[in-house]
Amino acid sequence: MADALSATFAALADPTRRAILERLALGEATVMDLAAPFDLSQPAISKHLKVLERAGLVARSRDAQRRPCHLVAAPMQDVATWVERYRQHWEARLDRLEVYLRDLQATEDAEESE
Amino acid sequence: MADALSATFAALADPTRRAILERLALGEATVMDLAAPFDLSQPAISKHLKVLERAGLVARSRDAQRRPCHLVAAPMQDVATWVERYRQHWEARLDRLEVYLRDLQATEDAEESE
DNA sequence: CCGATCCATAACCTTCTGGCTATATAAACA
DNA sequence: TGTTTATATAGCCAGAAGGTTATGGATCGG
Repeated sequence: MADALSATFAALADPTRRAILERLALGEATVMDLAAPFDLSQPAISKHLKVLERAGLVARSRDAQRRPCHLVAAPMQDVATWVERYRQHWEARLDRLEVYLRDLQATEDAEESE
Repeated sequence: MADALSATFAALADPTRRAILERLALGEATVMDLAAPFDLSQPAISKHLKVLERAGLVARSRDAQRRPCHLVAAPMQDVATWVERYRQHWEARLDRLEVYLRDLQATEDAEESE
C-alpha cells in the first residue's frame, strides 16, 4: 500500500474518517471538536487523524496545547482524476437506462392506441 | 465497514484491484486474462475479484467453464459524487497558488526595474 | 469416460486495522 | 509550582486483509 493513491482510498474507506473530513470542510477544528460527535475514545480519533495526515488529507497547526486540523483536499483531486476515467462507463449505463425507459414508453403508447 | 461507499473505497485502495478495473474498462475478461499480468496465484486474483464484486464494481457472466467479468462503474459515480464536494477546496488551493505565483512574478518584475 | 482447463473454496499464516486503557508530554492556569 | 486541559504514545487485543498451497467442481475435448 506504498503508493499515495492507495493511501488516500484507504483513508476514505472509513465512515468516521469521512465524517471528520466533512466536518473539516466547514473549517479548522481541534481534536476535541472532531472527537465530540463520536462515541469513540480520544486516542481512537488521534489514530484516525494520523491516517488522514499520512494520506495528506489533513494538516495541523499549533495553538497553545491545541493542534487544530485543517483539510487538504489535493489528494481528493487525484481520486477524482482517477475515477473520471470511468465516467463514460456509468454514463453509458444511464444512457442504456434512458433508451430502455423510452422504449418502454413507446411500447405503452403503442398499446394504448390499439 | 457495512456501508456501500466504504466498501467501494476499500476495494479501490489496492493497486492490484485498480489495475484489474483498468483492464476491465477495455472490455470483458476472464479470470485467467485478469491474472496474467500479475505475479500472484490464481486464488489471490479470485479473492480480489470477490472484493470487487461485493463492492458492486464487477459483475460476472457464464461462458462454459469461464466466468467472464465486466466492469460496473455505478459505484464509482457515488465516489465521484462524494469527492466532488471537495472540489472547491482543492481548486481554492490552486487559486491561492496562482495568486502566490503572480505576486512572486510581480515582485521579481519590480526588482528588475530597480 | 477421462484428462485438461478454468475457477472457487478451504485451511492456514502473517500483517494491518481499529478499538481499548493507561500513561506521557506540553502548555495554560491558578 | 501544582493542577487542569489537550493531545500523543505505548501496549494490548480481536478481527479483517492479503497472501499461500491444496483441493474440489464444472465443463470442454478427445
